[in-house]
Amino acid sequence: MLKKPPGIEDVFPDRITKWNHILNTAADVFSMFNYREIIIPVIEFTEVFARGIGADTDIVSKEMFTFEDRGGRSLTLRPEGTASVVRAYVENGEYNRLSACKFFYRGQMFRAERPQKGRLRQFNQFGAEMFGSGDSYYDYEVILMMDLISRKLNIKDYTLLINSIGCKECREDYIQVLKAYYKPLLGSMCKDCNNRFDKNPLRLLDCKKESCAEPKKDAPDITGYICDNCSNHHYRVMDYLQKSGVAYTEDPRLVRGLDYYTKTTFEFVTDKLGGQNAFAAGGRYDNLVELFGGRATPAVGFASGIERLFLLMDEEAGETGIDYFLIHSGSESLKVITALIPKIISFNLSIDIDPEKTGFKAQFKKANRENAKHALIIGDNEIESGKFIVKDMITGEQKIYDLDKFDHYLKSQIKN
RNA sequence: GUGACUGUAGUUCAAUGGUAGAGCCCUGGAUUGUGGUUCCAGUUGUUGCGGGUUCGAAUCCCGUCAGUCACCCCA
Repeated sequence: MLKKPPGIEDVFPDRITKWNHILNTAADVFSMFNYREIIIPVIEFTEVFARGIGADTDIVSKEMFTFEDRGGRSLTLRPEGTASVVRAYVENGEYNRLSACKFFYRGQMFRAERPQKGRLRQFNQFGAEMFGSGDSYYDYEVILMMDLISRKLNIKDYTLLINSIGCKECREDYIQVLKAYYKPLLGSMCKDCNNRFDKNPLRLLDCKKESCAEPKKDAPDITGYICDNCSNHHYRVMDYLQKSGVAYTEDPRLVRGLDYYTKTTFEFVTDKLGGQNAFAAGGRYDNLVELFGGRATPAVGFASGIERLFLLMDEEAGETGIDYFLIHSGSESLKVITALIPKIISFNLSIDIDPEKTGFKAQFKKANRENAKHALIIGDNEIESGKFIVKDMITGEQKIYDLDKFDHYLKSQIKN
């Protein structure tokens, strides 16, 4: 039997209703805030991610599906959306002249990690990005959108964590302070943290190991070290959130694994995803557009994992069934009833039929299984008498009509 | 990449080293043209794969593949 590669899922029809509900809810909220959809490629030149996300990040250094095209150029299946949207924005000369240019996207992402609960190699995200304004309002706006989406999806018991990791300048100052603090403690800390010390000192704050808990406890918080500009921005965002009733928790230890963030970072977390905890995350990235060769353009955005939202949502009621299951008694009646199908469909009514079964019992069984609202019966007896029968599959009630008034019957159904 | 656990019917799971089973699903039947509930009957297997131990392996051992969960990290 042929199998799918590890960490890749098929989404069968029984999950599609819930799946589309997530996608539609997100798209609705985005459009309420004037974010418009952009369809970005699944494949980019590897450079887009290497430069955008950061060559030293885990995503780029060990989690990308990368291959060469026939010309020997390195291509990569996108591991996230932001880098592609930025590339598209910079590359397009029309959109990058707009202020507060808003996009949203949705689609598959790929990361070559070991699959586990809430983590797949091919997974789906939706996300929103705003380009062209450094105003704290927009940080608030994207957070508000994700909060609204979470509420509309009826997700319970989540926490919004928020932090500011400062701008390029003040973050550097803080990193020096942090390294000075940690340096004498490195001996008692884990191997990973010793690596982080040089590669990405901010992540020292993120270690969950017991050996590092003690030194971490008294580490200086970034909040006291960021510049006035960043600090004001940070408090402004929190003020907006508070005044509009969006609950949040300030977490000065929240750092993110992607290099491009500046100032605001945030995560929507829950303890119901096993080893994972975030179902949405994002932040501001004021330097990324410039890094991609565009004019200096501040930006902010976020992304959310659809499979993770799916796991957090309650089971939804099953799909709604078809309108009519057509029941026949073999060859001749099958001809008659088949000829009516285009007519029924033209009234926007959905149908199904089993041409191979001729027994009524089996056909009714199938009608029931397909959740049909009605059964339309035209068998040999009906053809002989010029009638057709409609059975209401919920009440069990059955009515007989004249076959030459079939159109009239359909019209009367539409009015209901 | 590292680790732990699990692989038996379509599915969920049984089976002291001794003839591979049950529920659900599916198919058929219970006044032959009427579903759901009920009752009866029936189909379904290279026990993931390959070796080894044994008179005998689903069961024990080794390898391999797959899945799940966790770590790292992330949505």
